Amino acid sequence: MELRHLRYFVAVATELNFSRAAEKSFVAQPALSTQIADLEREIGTPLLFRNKRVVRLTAAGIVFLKDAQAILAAADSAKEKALRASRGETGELSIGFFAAPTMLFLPDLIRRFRVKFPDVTIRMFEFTPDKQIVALTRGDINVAFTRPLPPGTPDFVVQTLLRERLMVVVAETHPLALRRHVRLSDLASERFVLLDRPVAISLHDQIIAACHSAGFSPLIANSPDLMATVLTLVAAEQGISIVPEGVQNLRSRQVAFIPISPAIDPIPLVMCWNPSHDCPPRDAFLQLVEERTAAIQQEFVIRTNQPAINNKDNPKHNL
Amino acid sequence: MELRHLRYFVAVATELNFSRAAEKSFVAQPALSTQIADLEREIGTPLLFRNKRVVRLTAAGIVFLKDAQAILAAADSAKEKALRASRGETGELSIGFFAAPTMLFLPDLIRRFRVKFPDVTIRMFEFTPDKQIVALTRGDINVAFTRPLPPGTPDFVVQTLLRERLMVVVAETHPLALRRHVRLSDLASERFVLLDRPVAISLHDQIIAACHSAGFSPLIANSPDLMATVLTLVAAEQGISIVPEGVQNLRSRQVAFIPISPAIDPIPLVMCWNPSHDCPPRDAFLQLVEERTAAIQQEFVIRTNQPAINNKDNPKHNL
DNA sequence: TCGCGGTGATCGTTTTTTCGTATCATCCAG
DNA sequence: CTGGATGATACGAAAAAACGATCACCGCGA
Repeated sequence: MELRHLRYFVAVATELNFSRAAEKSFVAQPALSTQIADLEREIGTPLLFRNKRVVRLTAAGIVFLKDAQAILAAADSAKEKALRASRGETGELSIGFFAAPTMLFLPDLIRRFRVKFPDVTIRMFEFTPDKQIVALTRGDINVAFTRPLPPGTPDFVVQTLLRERLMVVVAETHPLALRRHVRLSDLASERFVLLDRPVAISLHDQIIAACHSAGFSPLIANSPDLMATVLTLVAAEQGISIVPEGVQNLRSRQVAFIPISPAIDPIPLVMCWNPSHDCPPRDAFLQLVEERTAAIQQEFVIRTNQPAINNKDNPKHNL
Repeated sequence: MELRHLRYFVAVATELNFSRAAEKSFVAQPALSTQIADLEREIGTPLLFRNKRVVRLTAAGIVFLKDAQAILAAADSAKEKALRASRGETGELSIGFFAAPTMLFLPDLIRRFRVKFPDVTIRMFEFTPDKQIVALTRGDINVAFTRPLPPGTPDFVVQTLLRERLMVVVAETHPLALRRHVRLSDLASERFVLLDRPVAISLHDQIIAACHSAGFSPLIANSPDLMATVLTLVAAEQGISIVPEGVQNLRSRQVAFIPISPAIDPIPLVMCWNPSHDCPPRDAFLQLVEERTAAIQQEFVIRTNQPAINNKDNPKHNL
């Protein structure tokens, strides 16, 4: 039995006339007769009663007609569903991110994606950069917003979205708090609170390297693994820190962010995915990001240079 | 797209190996390759990712596999369902009957039918004989237990199930009540309560004809259209009646049934259906009746000659 | 009563599709 | 670097479907 048999049968069953059904099916009438006969022989019972004058459905034909129509509809729908899946219009998209810099644009990005792809189930996972690589490798997430990967990680595609300047952050009460900018060498004798290295290797290494270039090796007083903790400790006068500018969005009370002059290399925020993993919703998302990259970068610059006064709708995030 | 494509795709998708899938499908491997390629071309997207080393499903392939399997299963099920319908194992069977004689065997018949054909929905309709012909013509019922059809009714198949002797029925208080048998001519001066002619033409005409043969024309005092009413009127001494022996099952109190001697022609109980109407459950039912005819007749004779003492589970029926 | 129009089935042929064999290109493993 | 396994391709063969012509049947109307 093939779908052709069902198509022909439905045509005859709805027309109750072989010749008209043949016309409607764009075949000659004898073709229909033989195909219907073959179908009946395969099923093992007549589906149509023909009487040289009238054609009508047998009891078996009535129940088979319903099923045949349902099957044909299901076949069409299956094609359509597969195509939609291939275009990324259905399925699931799991996004890994970490909060400080992404909170400026990711919510808007997700919102736009939902509008274009309402049938994609989006899942968000907040991970520290090291955990994102693991999740990406395991396939737990399809795309990650993270820091540059340490060398030696599997061959993921890494695309830089924007670059964050590094800033000094001190307690409001600190002598440097009111400075318009500081030189890195001004910090040589300070105690540092830095994110624990394994959590964000590239950030950590870049800060250390910059300090060395400035002629000192920073005294690390504390290494928390959440950025929120870093700010808390700085506010508590346990030391100063160097953080990406996006961190200003986490909390602007009780601490002061001061540009470094001359500036040290900005640290990239990257988007990263596994190209050998097939995930059309991800590709659709990537294309959306592609289109929005300029807007994202612009928005980031504007909003980090004018830290939000009204912090109440910025949920507190770690890192 | 044909079911063949789905079958091949499911084979490849479950084996994830063209050669093995080809073996399992009893075709050569190149046939599979081309058919899958055709399918993908028709749908408009690859369903399988092939890499000279591995075959795996794309996102589209995953959703299509589910649908393909469902469609194939539905196709098999449709064939099976049609065949069952053609064998009368599913569907509906509407039976017309009238109570007096059928209550002796019809419940048992229905019970046996239900055991063999549990998926057939049985509907019972109690009609007077005249209404049964109408219902049969309209297709409201598929088979009728009724009296012989008046000449000129459409070409239904009529099969005599059994023949009922006619008996005189009188009030317990009537002078004839204790007679072992009566001659028809003994009733010449009696007032008669007979079923209204349109309700059961053949019965009525046969009684009238018998009376004429016995040399009198019965004085009809009352013509109710329910047999139960006939008995009630007889019990109320409004007249006597002549009824088929099966009527004894309706009620045996306050009236006496007396055989007629010499007997007049018994009146047939017939089973009747429209052969040009396709109804496999009916055919299955007819076959069951065929098998049970001897038993039905035997049971009828036994139970009418020994009217039930315990009447409480015999619901009161009309006619 | 006799065509005549319309029906579905059948027959022989043609066309299309599918299938099989042989072969190729590629890749991994030993 | 070669042998084995994989899926794709080429092409002729086989099978299937479709076609055109025709048949057999039926009912209707002239």
